[in-house]
Amino acid sequence: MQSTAQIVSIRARESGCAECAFRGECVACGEGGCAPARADEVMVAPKVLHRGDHLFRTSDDFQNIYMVRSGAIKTYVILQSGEEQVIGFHTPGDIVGLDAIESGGHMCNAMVLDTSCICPLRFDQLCRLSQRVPDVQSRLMNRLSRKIVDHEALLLILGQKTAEQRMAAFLLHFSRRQHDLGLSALDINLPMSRADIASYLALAVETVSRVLTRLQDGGLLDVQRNRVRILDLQRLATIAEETLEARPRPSRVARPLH
Amino acid sequence: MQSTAQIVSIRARESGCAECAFRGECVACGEGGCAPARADEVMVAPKVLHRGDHLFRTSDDFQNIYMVRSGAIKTYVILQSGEEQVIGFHTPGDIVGLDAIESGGHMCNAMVLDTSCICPLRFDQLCRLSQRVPDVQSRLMNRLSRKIVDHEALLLILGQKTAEQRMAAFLLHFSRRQHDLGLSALDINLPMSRADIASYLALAVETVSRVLTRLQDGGLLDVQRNRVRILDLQRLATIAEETLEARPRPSRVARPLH
DNA sequence: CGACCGCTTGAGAACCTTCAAGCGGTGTGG
DNA sequence: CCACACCGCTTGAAGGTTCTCAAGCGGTCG
Repeated sequence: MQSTAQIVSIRARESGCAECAFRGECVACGEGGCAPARADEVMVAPKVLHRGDHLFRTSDDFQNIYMVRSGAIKTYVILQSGEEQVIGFHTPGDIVGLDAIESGGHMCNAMVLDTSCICPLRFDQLCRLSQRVPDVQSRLMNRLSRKIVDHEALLLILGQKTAEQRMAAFLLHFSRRQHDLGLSALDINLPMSRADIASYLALAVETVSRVLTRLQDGGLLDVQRNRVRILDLQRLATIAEETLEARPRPSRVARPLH
Repeated sequence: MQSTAQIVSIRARESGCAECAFRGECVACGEGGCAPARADEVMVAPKVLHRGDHLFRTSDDFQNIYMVRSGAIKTYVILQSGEEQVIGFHTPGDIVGLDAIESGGHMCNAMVLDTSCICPLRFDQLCRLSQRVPDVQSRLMNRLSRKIVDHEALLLILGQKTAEQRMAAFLLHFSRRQHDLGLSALDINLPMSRADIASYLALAVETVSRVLTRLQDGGLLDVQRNRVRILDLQRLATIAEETLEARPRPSRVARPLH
């Protein structure tokens, strides 16, 4: 017993769960910290990956889901034309790879944008564990559900008509994300290229660039390479939220049909 | 024992699991059919709802997820401007309400487009059941994961640049869906309005109308109100898949960064 | 039968894209 | 160590697709 507990705690220490900022949110860990027995089953040693590295590629076998502890990941697919289409950006606290559960193979590529620390979690073990520990099960479900909600929020962003609105919504999303991590909500570092943003928002690179300049000229932002300072959060939010239909016009409100 | 089994089987019969076309896919049922004990815990009597009815509304308490057995549902949110933004369409075999798991409240409204038979499934019971029955757990996970994949596919559609491509992809999606249900892949009934489609695809109503006319003039479709016959599936697929960048041009293929 | 609603069609305007060129930084080879 | 090339980003001009506004058509419901 004693020796087992010791071995296990070494594993937990290796993985650095004790210092992990997302302990409370981790699907494998409980609120009170990571129970060693859990870590032992589910955890693989955390990886440090660098800009340009791939976490996984399309049709790679699905074994792990990946918790981002630091850095940034982008997921993307290659279209028939050979062009790259960015699906999402993943920052600390996010889990990558949830779209592989059903098919058993990854549906996209995951590339590291910025030196990242990634915790692989064995999905089959996670499932087994969640049979015994209701808390783990609900965390897992919650994660999956959150992903769905996030996607729906993104659909709303893409539903925004103008490029300015999409960009504003995108920046605000990052701002809130940073804030939630305890970082500045106004000083954003964008780890992805303009081309990545363009693909993600379904815009041309040139448009992204122009919109950023326009927002800067308007005194809303201070853009310097990938460093964006939000100068007028209020106005940015107004842009993001206002739809073109805000004018007096027969509003297309949802009504019961007949 | 005997009497319990009998009561239970009555419940299962009430819910009509025996004749349900989606028995094999139902999160509550196993491959061999719906185990009565399961149905008893999880199932609520199936509802029949009509055009214009709401299954749930934003911020309604989350208790059930809903399996669509027949008919069609749309989910949408109301934007600040009062305008309606359609999030998704749900046809037989789909599950609605998965986005409420994490927050405990529904994130959108669900309106019936066409007389529908809906199976409410008690989510808390489903979780409890999935603790005991691994098969149920994996079905549930798979469903959540599939939803994520579906959303990503939709993001790709919206990433498609032209209105024609989006429309083609939308129609093909419906076509495949119908085919999977054992119905005709070429004779599609669209239960939603043009405005719904427009909102969903981030286009103007007029554009949706024009694109449909254009596709009809091109001999790809035969459009009659909400009834669409696909005359040239091959060409429709070509339109949907080809990206604008298909021409010889320095391809923006994903490459390792440096 | 009339009004309303959903859909279609037309014309003009607006926004975004495309094509083209130039700038600045980084990395590499001479 | 410097120069050059490459890459990402920006900026400009022209063109195109889609949006907006407006009007008309057809079906449905009261």
